Amino acid sequence: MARRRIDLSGLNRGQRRAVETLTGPLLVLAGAGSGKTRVITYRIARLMETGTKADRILAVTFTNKAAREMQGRASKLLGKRPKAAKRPEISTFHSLCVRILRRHIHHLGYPNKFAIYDGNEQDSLARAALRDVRVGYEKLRPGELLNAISGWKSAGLTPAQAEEVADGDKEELAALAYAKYQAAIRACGAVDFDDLLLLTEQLFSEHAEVRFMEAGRFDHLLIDEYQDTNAPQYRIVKALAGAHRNLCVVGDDDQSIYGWRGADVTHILSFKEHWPDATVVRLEDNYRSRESILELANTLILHNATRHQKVLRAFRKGGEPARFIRYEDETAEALAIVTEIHAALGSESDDRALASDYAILFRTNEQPRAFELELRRAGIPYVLVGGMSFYDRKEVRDILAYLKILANPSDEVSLLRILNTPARGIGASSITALLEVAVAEGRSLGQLLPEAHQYDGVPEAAARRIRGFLGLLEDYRQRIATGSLADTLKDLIAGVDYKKEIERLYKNPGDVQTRLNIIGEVVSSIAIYEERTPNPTVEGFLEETALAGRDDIGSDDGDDRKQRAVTLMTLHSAKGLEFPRVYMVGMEEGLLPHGRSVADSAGIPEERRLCYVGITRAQDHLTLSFAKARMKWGKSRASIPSRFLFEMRGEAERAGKAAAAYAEYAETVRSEFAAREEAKAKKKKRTRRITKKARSSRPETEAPKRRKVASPETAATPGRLPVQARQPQQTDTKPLQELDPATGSRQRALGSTRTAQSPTPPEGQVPSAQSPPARPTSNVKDADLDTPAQASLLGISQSVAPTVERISLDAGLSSNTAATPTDGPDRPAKKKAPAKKKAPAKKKAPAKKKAPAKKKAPAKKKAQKSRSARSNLR
DNA sequence: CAATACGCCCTTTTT
DNA sequence: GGGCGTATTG
Repeated sequence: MARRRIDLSGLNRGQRRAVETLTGPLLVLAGAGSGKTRVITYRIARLMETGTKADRILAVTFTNKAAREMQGRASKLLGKRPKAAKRPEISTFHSLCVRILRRHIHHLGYPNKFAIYDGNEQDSLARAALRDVRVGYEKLRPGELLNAISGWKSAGLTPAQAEEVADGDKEELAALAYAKYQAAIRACGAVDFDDLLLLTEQLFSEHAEVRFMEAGRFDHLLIDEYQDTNAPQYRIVKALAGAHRNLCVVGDDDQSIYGWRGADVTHILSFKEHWPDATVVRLEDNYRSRESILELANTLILHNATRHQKVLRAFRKGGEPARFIRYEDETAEALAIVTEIHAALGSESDDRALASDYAILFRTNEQPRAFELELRRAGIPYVLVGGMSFYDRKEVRDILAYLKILANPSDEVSLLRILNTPARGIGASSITALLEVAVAEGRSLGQLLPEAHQYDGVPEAAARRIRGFLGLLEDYRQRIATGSLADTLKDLIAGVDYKKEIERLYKNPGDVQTRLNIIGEVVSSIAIYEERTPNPTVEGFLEETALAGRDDIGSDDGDDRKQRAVTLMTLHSAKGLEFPRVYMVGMEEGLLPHGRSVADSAGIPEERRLCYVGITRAQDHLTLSFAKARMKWGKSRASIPSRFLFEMRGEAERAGKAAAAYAEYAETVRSEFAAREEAKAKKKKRTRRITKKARSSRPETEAPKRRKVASPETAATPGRLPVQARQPQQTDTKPLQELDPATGSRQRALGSTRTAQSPTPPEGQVPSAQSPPARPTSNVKDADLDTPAQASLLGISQSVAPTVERISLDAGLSSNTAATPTDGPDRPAKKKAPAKKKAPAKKKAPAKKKAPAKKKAPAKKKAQKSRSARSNLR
């Protein structure tokens, strides 16, 4: 192997040190954008250069995407190597565990061919468990139960231990249900995501020989995103690295945002204590964001007390100040932002933006709705990351359930799912009867099926069909073991006439077609798998799909589209990514510090980190927006600007006021809630009898959970762009009509969209005319954050008197130059030449032109402008 | 047994 | 506002 010196000259001091410290424990505190992945890949390359064999290196990440990226960058750095050359093992925690378990899980009494249950299947099990414990969902919802179980599992508690620890009615019930759940999943020969880690850990602690064998496979261990490790992961790492101690962990405590799911920041905070001789390297040079953006991040994160101290230094100085914008409500927010993006995409200038430059980041999954709608209307391609995944669709789950049953006959969840899907005359009553027998005799449903005819509750006809069904499965089970996977699957789908089922379910021909296409994609994905895998098996395919999660199926296709699309995603899924232009929307109390996190003290710091993550995604442009009011529970409610907006600007006092205002608000909500609970409790008594009677209800057909997609052809699934067919110019209203029955609002927005879309607007000024909300931040003043309404919420109406005028002037939307002189107070020496210039030129002039007579000259108007953005457009 | 209607409940983040 | 589950009806 030609040994070539890896060139380290492009690395800064810290990076070089991290790359060259090759033995012993090493902690790399890598701030956002500090070249973390680079360090890891260089380090791998260095290791190999100094004689470590590739396959003696294990790098662990949390996501497949990260693993893939690392793999790609490492091989690039290593240059051309013989095809057969070993590669470093780079995988996620979960897939690493799967591999280990596949080899040894039989020691723990599980079949080596165990199935992996994802959220949907867990949901089914949770419901069944709750039925078993005779708890109505109103007492404890499946989701809550799963959360509890996951919490216990992450803490390493068995059901028995959980029962001891459980405190209060709810938890005790949950602990009981946990026992049922665990028994059920085990009986299915399946494991869930948490089990993957737990069982691996158990394997290591109970079977030393397994631990030796697995740990002995590697001499060097790298863990990425170490701040996200939970307890089992931590112990697995320890077990693997304990002997050689060549453990390099990389992470950033300031980006720890998965505490809610068991990640424990203390792992990274006290690494030095666990490994006293550890070298610690800090990477604080940020190459991603402009200085103006980093300042906000640095200032914000200072509000967290417990952290490794570090300050991001901007490599890229200057930059446009971030913008802070207030809107009337979430609709206005979406409309204005989309309009702005649309204008930028359509502009003829050299610096024309690409859709892929943009990311819209939000906290909760309901927020993107408004944006999707507007983006569709504007004909801008977008990708909603993390929405309904391909694998969450009913059709896909059905088909996969067939495959799962073929692979693992004891998989009861899948069995129940397909037993009567497509409808084959095995009715709910028959199934219930069988399930009762199964429970009574302690046998599995699968075992009972062949003798179904013996039982009373099962009519002759049903028994016959069950027999037919079993025969069919047996048939395909044999075929798939020997023949081509894809072909067999195709035959299977035809054999059960799934198409007919779809036609029965959906009467709209468009719907039917998209569902059929989806099925086609499943088939082709198995074909792809089959093609590129040496020894393809059903199990292998299923494993891939289970672990792939939200990654797309036809990845090339997906990537290609993503390249031309605006990205919509949660702050959580944005971690690790970067975009030239970032919008952080819904920056409001209750949303960004999320309502549920405000209660417990650990909550706020994590929310703050989440905000920090969001800010540090932006390379050049950052816009933070919030609404004055927002729909919640079908009602419009006043919003309070997020305390983080103030914190990041160094306005601690106002941040405190925002927090206090929210606390007060939360208090009223809580009493409302309590009242409702009470009413509910009364009712429950009545309902209970009924529920009990009905408790043996039929198995789940579908575990819904995620929201449905608006319309098939515009379905926004990852990797599947909604409007790709429509050009921006088109103003075909029909699809829209279908999309949105709420015609009223449709028309309104449509009108505006049309304006925005007119291809060659007079004077070519579309952009500015269309971007009313855009405003240079040099203008950002109190005005942007306090309207009279907000000010009173914050209890500061008087004190901000000087700004009140500007407040109404701006009302969060208008872009005027009035503020220029006031630049001083807030961010004194900060304005950039470019910003200044842009403000007047770009904003004002065009706005007048294009905007219909309604808009007045910017400078003098006050209150009436608060709505200007919308009304102008209409 | 399926389709429809009504009413209740909710709203965090996900490998 | 909307999705889901349950009840009711044919």
